[in-house]
Amino acid sequence: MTISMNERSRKILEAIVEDYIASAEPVGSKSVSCRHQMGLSPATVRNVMADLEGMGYLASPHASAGRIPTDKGYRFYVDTLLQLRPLKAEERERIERQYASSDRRIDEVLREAVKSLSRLSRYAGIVMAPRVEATVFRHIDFVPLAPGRVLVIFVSRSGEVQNKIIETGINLPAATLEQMTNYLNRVMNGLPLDTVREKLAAEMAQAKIEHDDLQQRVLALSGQALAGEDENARVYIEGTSNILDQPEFADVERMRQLYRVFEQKSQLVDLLDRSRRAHGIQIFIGNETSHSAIAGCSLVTATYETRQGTVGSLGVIGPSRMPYGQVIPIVDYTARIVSQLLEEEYQ
Amino acid sequence: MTISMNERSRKILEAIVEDYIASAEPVGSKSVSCRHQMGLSPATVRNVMADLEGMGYLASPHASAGRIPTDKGYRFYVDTLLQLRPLKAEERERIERQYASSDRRIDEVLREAVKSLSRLSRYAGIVMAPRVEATVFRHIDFVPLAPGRVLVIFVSRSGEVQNKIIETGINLPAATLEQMTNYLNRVMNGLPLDTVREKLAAEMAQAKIEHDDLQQRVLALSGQALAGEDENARVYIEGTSNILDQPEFADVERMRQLYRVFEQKSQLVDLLDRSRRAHGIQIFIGNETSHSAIAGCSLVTATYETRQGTVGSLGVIGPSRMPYGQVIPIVDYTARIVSQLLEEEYQ
DNA sequence: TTTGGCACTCGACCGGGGTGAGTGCTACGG
DNA sequence: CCGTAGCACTCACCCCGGTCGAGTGCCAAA
Repeated sequence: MTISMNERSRKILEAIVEDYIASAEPVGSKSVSCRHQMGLSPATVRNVMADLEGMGYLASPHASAGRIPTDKGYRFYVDTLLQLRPLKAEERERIERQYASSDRRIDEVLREAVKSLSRLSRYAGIVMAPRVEATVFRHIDFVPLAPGRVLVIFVSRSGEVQNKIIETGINLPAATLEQMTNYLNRVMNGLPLDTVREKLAAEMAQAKIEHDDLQQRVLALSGQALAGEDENARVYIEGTSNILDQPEFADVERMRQLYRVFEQKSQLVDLLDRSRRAHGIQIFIGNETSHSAIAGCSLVTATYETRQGTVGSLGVIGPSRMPYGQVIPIVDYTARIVSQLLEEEYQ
Repeated sequence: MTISMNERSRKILEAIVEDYIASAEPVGSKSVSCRHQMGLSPATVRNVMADLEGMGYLASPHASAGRIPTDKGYRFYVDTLLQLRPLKAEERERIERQYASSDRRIDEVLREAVKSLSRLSRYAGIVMAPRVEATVFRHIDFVPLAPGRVLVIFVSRSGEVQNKIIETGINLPAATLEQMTNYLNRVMNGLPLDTVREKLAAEMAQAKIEHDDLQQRVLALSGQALAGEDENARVYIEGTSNILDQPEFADVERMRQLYRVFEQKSQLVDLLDRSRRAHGIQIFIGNETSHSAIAGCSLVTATYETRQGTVGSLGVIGPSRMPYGQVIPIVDYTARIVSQLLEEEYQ
């Protein structure tokens, strides 16, 4: 009994993973030895499979079924066996076409991206917008809606618009607002948001010394409007019902769990955020996510970026039994396209 | 065999509907005659039930199960038998508290509403925002992002913000943009959106005569920015996973269908739009919706309105086997609160 | 008109035998 | 020593028949 991964064991593991991905059914020794004519008898294959099971790459659902890959098995497959199936030109074109109608506003682009991801992968697409903190100040505007109530609109350089209604308590004169608008737009333009915050704080201190109450108030408004949004709101999901077609989710209880996760989003935020910090393609398999509610699922993610260096992540979530070779290029290419579209903003 | 609905038949129908709502299981003659001590033997109840089945109010899933209400049965129940269970003070309070943190921006309010609906009803909440067409012009702003690319921001009087990036082709000078901003904000303020559109068209014609190409272009921009958004994007849904707890959705195929509907939204838009046109509480039961994909489901909807007279609708979607007496007051009260919050905008 | 009685229906549940895919073990041969 | 053939064994799955029980429909009596 060789407790090691020689060439033959790898080939067999590869065959099993691929068969299982294709069929969703436990694969037995015979089908491996037949379909992948490698001149080995079922009995030999069986011995190897027993070894692979011993090493934790395979598991048997029950005694007389075939084997299915474990998370560790998928991991090994993805890391060392997998060969990518690059996109055909027509597929690339199809992805690109998807964005033709979008007006390149970042949220529009991301919405198209999530649709495209789910359509192409036939799983659920997920996209996380870059954090507001990382954006650059472009424009601010105050629109008085009613006495004591002001709408503050903030525009980032990438064209993201954020707005908030703020109760001012007192009635701020339109002249003050306008003056402050001009001032802020002149001073803050092009600064990253955290710098803007610091400057605002400084200005407020200054205004306090000068006893300029109105100015101080308007500055406070701006600060409030720039407060980060709810993280969960920055996640787009689409195509969740695709996953329902997968045989592994015939069980209602699992679906229920999964949909809870989709609705809460916080676990997805966590994963996408982890992915964001590590650049490039990232793959989470099953329990590696350490979120037990999505056991049996994998995420394939990639990061995209804008010229400002702000970074978000996007990807696909589906069953671990996923054709990684196809999904990875889809995610990768989508991330590239998104980055490209968002960079064009400034050229 | 009396082919009519006398008092007794009604009582029995009521008992059956309520038992079924409570238990999700076909109800037999015995349980009716026992639990609702109305001094009738099971046999008598059976006779009545046979009549009710003949009239189409009940159906038997199979020969030796009890009866379950048909859509027609639910309809009769809702229209003539149902008694509402009004909300307790503490429940009303709980609803109101939900909105305490919201900044009363319309989309914020609606987002809270949809959460609250789903949490209270324990089904899925749905909310449709009023159509942009019905809003009133408050403010417009042009922010040049890059040469040939302008961000147009439009604010309605109720504080709704809509924005769009538009490729202008040529580089519009900042001065022209600013001038037009001031002009439009002065002229259009307070006009309903369709009037604004007409005026824009008129102005464009005028500009054309005067060969003022730049002006004409900016006006065109404004027109584009005011174009209505995608209808489907105006629907909020939340709490869909609540529905998965219902025993009638243990069947995966039905869930799948239902989730397709939630993802597409168009059928929901249709129903909410129907509801919007008819004021007040509206109830769609099962096939009455004429969308077969949501057979077995009911919608309870109500309209809300702003002072401007713009109207949207909100409600709850769940299985037809729904405690209407509880759900209706929830939906009704939520609609009132939303209307109230949106009216306060202008006081 | 209501009620008790009774035969009937039909799904749910249970247990058993057959089937077949797949395994582990062992013995044999290069 | 490694690969292979053979064989007994396991176990999910399917089909079958029987039982059970809830609920019905109908009829005759009160």
